[in-house]
Amino acid sequence: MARPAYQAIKDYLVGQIRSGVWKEGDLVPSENDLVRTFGVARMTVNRALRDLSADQVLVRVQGAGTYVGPPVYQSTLVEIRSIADEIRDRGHQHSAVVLVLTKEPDGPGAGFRSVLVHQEDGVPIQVEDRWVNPALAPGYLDQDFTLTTPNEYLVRVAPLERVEYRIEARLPPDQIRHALTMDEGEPCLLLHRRTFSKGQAASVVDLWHPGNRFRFTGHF
Amino acid sequence: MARPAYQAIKDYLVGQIRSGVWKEGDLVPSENDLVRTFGVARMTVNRALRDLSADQVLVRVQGAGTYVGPPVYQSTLVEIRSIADEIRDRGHQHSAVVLVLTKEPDGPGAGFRSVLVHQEDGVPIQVEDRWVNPALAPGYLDQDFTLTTPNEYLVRVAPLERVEYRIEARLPPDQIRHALTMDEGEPCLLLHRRTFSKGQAASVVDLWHPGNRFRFTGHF
DNA sequence: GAGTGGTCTAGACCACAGG
DNA sequence: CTGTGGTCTAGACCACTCC
Repeated sequence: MARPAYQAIKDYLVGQIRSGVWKEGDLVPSENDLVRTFGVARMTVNRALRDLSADQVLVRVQGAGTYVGPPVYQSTLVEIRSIADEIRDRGHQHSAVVLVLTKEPDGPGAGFRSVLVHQEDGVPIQVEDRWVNPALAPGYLDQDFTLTTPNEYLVRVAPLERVEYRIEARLPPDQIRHALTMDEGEPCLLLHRRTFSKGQAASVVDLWHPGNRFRFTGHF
Repeated sequence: MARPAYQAIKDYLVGQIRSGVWKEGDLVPSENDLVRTFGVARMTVNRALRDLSADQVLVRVQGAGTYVGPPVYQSTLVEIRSIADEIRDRGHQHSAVVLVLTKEPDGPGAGFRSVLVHQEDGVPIQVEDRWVNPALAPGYLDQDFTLTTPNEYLVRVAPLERVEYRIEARLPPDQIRHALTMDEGEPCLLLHRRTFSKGQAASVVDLWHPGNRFRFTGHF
């Protein structure tokens, strides 16, 4: 089985949303519709819809139908996840612009530094200002971060041992505000995170998000 | 169907882990074991295990088995903890002012409502705007919330089953801003949280915090 | 080879929403 | 009432791991 049927159905649904055929609040085909379209059992369709509902891509109402969910940018705190993955899971296009990628001189703060802007369908959604320990990721500067996010690279080369984070609401510096194309006076949701690997600090990052189109969510 | 079978299985598994009977890395019963134990179809067991795997509570390896995952646990952020406790733990004085404590009329949103301001050494640090399900906490209105926080009362009378939360950076409404003695234009850190108990929504709360003197922190 | 999880089927009954 | 999603069954075949 190359690609499971339920995954094909998910891809189809996400594709319809990504391409703009279905918009927020639209009623999507019912389970029985999709059963006929794809020629599978209802349980298979149900799994696809339930998965996307858990991802908040769709909203299901018993007795009424399944709708396209609101385009809420979200993230989870309990897992270090690539923002690129999250955006793609929501059926949108991720892209990144590298603003800074340098080696900071010796002294306190010595190490690699990168500043990126992550975009969802071309709309800036996160500014990532990162310091990286050269001892743990010596090849950091040679990566193409428009293809692989720093996070994806780091979890690969430096297995995560411990994470500390801090969340604040802050008015952004002008530079950040402009990079996120935010109006003056709009607050940012700032996630400051330090990761440790092999007993050393691996990376310290400030993630700035526009408060009016980003939130962290979770459950337990 | 009071509680779905798959939920009962999830509760059982989570209970074994929370209570320490099973520890990280332990092999949990196979699907066929659980089928026999609970007397349900394998698909039902599969759903329970797949759900917990998606939540990173379990790790599944095809051909090998299902294991208890690493303790990806809620931190102070999502932990339902009394703000009074947190303040006292920091060695400061907690006090609360009750602004609203009423029974909302019938219709959507019917139930109890309370609005409190929590203070740390007399400085307002959190506005708590809460809706409570009367069926789960009938004695809610009779409590003295200057002595016991709503949260402390609720976890006592309605055992926590599930929590959903959302964190945003927002400019506060004027009322909230004044209650927190914040300057105009200062952002708030807003934690929106819904708790469930005995299969029902127990409480929905908006917790507003001044961005310049409050942050969520945690680690794992 | 025996046991595991991954997926799928073709039915079924139920609760709920809407006209 | 019809149509929707929510759940469940009792099988099945497959890919994989481990012995």
